[in-house]
Amino acid sequence: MPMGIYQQENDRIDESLKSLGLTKYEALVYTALLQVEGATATEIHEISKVPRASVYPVIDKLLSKNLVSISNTTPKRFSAAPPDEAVKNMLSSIKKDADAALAALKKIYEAREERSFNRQEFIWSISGEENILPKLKDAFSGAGEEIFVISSFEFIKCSLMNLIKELDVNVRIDIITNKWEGKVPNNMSILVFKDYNEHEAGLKSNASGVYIIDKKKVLLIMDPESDAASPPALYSESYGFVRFFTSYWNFVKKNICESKRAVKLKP
Amino acid sequence: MPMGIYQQENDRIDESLKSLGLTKYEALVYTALLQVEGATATEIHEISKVPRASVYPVIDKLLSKNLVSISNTTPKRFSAAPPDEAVKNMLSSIKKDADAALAALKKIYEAREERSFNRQEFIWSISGEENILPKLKDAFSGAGEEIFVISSFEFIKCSLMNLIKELDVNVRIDIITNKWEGKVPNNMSILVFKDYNEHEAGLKSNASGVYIIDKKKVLLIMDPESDAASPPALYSESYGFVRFFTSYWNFVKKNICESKRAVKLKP
DNA sequence: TTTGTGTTGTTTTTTTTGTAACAACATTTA
DNA sequence: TAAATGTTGTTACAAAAAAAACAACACAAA
Repeated sequence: MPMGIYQQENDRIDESLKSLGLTKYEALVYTALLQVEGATATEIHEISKVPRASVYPVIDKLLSKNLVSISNTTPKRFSAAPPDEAVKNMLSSIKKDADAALAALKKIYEAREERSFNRQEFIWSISGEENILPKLKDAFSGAGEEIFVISSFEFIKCSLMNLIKELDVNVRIDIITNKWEGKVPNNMSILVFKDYNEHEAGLKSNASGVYIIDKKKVLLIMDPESDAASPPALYSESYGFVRFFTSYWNFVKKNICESKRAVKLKP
Repeated sequence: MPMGIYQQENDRIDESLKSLGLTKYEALVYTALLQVEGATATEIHEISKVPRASVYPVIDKLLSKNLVSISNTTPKRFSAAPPDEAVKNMLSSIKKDADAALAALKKIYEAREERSFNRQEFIWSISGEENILPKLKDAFSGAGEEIFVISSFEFIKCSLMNLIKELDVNVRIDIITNKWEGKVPNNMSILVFKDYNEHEAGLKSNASGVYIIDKKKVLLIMDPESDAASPPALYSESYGFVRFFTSYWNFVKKNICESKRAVKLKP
C-alpha cells in the first residue's frame, strides 16, 4: 500500500497552494500524486486521505487546470505535472485575471468622481515600507519648487537619491541630516547637524524622516517599532499639518544654526 | 448619497479579484472605494451595498493586504490604493506563496519513490498547447540517436526547429512532411510527400504530428477539433505503442517512396 | 463470486455573507 | 442646558454558499 512520507510538510504547502487557487482537496491530491509516478483513484485516496469518491471531481478540476494528466487504461491512472510547470500554469491563469482586473479597475479609478469633500484636509496613515516608498516617490515626482527634508544620511543615500535624480532641475532641496559624504549636487543645500540624534530630532529609526514638498504636502515617516498601534507613516496635504511641519523644520534649522552645532554644505 | 456607477461591470471584476485572493466583500469594498476619493464606513456601505457592520472587518483585511489607507479623523475615512499598486501588492504576495510552494513541491517531486509498476507501460493524455509543447521539448532533449517525425512544414518551421537546434549533433532526424523551404541541415533527411494531406496521413490540423524519439518514446499530437471528447495529444513509452507508430512511420515512408509521390532531400 | 472502479446523491462542516443589537459619542432640538 | 435623536464602531449570532465527507450502487474485471 503506497504511503506518503511528507504528510507533515504538506500542511504548510497546502496553505500556499490555496492562495494559488486550489482547494484543500486539490492541493492534497496534487501533492499526493507528486509523490508517485502515477496512481489510480484509490491509490490517491490512500496516499492523500481524501475520500475516494471525492477524488474524481477533484481530479476533474486538476485536469482542467492542466495539473495532472490521465492514462487511458482501466482503471485510469493519473500523474502529476512537474512542479515547475504546475506552478507556472497556476500563476499564468492568475496573471490573466490580474491583467483583466487591472484594466477594469483602472477604468473605475480614472473615471472616479472628484467628490465634494476635500481629500487634502485629511491625514492618511500608510503602513508597510512597500507602500511608503512609492508614496514618497509620488510626492517627489509632483514637486515643482522646493523640498525640505529631515532624514538620516543612510536613508538619503540608499533611497532618497534615486528619487532626487529624477526631479526637475529647478527644484531646490534643503536637507537637514546627520552627516554627508561625497559631493553636494547643485540644487541642494545640506545642513549637517552633528548631534543629530534620536532625542533632539524626535526621530528614531533609520528611515524616519520628514519630507515637505512645495509647502503643500508632508510625508512623515515614523519609527515602526516605537508603538505597535501607531501607523509607520502619515501623509497629508492639510494646511495645518503642512504648516506645523514647515515651522518645525524652520525651528530645527534656526535652533541648530544659532547654537553652532551645524555645518552648512553648499555645492 | 454617493452612488457607484459601475455596479454592472463589477460582477466580472469581482470574479477576477477573487482569484487574486479577495472575497466577494473585499472586492466590493475595494471597487467601491476606488470610485471615490475617500469614504467613511457608512458611505462604503451605501456604494457597495455591503452590510455596514461587515464593512469594518473587511476593511481590516484590506488594510492588512495594503489595499486601502486610513485617515485618523473621526469618523475614520478610508481610501483605496491605486489599482496598479493594489494589483502589484496582491500578485507579489501570491508570487511569494508560489515560490514557497514550488520549493516544497520540488522536494517532494525529486524524492518521490520509483514505484513498482512501470510508468512507461501507460499511455498518457495531454491537453492544452501549453502542456504539449513543453512535453515535446522534454522528449526531444532526451534524444540520443534518432528522431522520426511526421509533421506539416508550418509546424516544423515555427515550433520544431527551435527544439532541433538544441539537440546533440549526432542525433539523426528523419522527417516526412508536405513541403520544404531552405537548406537542409546536416543531420536531417527530409522526405517531401507531395500529396501529404489530411486523409492519407491521418492528420488534420497544423500542429498534428507523430514524433518518435530513439524508438523509445512517442508523442502523437492530434487534431484538437476532431473530437471534443478525445485528448489533443498522447504520450507513451509503452513498447507496443512505440512499435505501432514506428511501423506506421515505416509504412508511410515505404508506401510513398514506391508510388513515386515523394522527393528525398539530403543535406 | 468477489473485488474494486467510477458515479451519484446526500449529509456534515467550514467559510462567507447578512442581521440585530448596543455602547459611546456627537448633533440637534426643546 | 438637558433631552432627544442620530452615527459610529463593535459584538454576537443567524443564514447561505462552498467544501468536505460519507453512503450507496451499477458495473466490469479477475
